Amino acid sequence: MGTRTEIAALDPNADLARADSLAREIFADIANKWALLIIEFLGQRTMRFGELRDEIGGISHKMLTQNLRMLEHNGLVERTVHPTIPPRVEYTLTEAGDALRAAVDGMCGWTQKFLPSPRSMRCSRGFM
Amino acid sequence: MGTRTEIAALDPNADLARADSLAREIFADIANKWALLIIEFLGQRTMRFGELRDEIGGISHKMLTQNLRMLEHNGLVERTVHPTIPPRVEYTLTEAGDALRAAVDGMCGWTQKFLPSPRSMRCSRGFM
DNA sequence: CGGTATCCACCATGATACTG
DNA sequence: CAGTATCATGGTGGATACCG
Repeated sequence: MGTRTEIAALDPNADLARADSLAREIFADIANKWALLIIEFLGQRTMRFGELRDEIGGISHKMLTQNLRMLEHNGLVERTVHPTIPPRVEYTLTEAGDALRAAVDGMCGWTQKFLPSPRSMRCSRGFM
Repeated sequence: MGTRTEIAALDPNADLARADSLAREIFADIANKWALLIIEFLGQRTMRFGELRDEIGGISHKMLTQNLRMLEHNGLVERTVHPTIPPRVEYTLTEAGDALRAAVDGMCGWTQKFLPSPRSMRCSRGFM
């Protein structure tokens, strides 16, 4: 990453100067459309893998799995396996995940006001 | 994107059924780390191209140009050229852009509470 | 200084197939 | 139904060079 000398200048605490590195990594993780969409949809209710896939629409099996794993790893989503046959796996937002969803809702709400299109995303209620 | 027949099936109103398509495109545009970071940093103040580049840190010349163009195209950022030598180009958030920044701030605030790291991103005040 | 164009490596993504 | 693995490929993004 490039130099950011102004930071050291602004912040007397050198430790804090580059503290954002980890935050940025996670930020980069969740700052992609699938992750945000997943969080948004899971905010409605707990869902099974297949439900989530159908609701979101257009996401591949692979991407869904991958993003869910990442979100789980970052503590935003909880995964519950019911060892039945066929298997039943449910996903739900953790407290942290739900807090993030609230923030994401802000972005969705924003689209309703400012999107230069006749219609905007509908979030939290409806399918989006 | 793949077919999304399930939506038409779920929603009785065919018009609304696919209304999200444009919104999703724009959502997909801004749901990437560079766009969000740019919006966040521009929220602090109007900046020149180079300033923005330095402040954000780690963004390539190309990505910054590309994202700024996209944001301008979507009406979130305004570009002002001062035809001096050397050229001076300033970027500032539009009203819509600032509204989005407010939403993004929510995400930043979230990191302070829930990030599983000792430190979180600092936004809107400070550098992030 | 800011913008554009070109080249290229790499990774993210989708499709497919197989397992439990 | 849910997950994993593999493969091909198209796009993303970095580096570089040159223009105004």
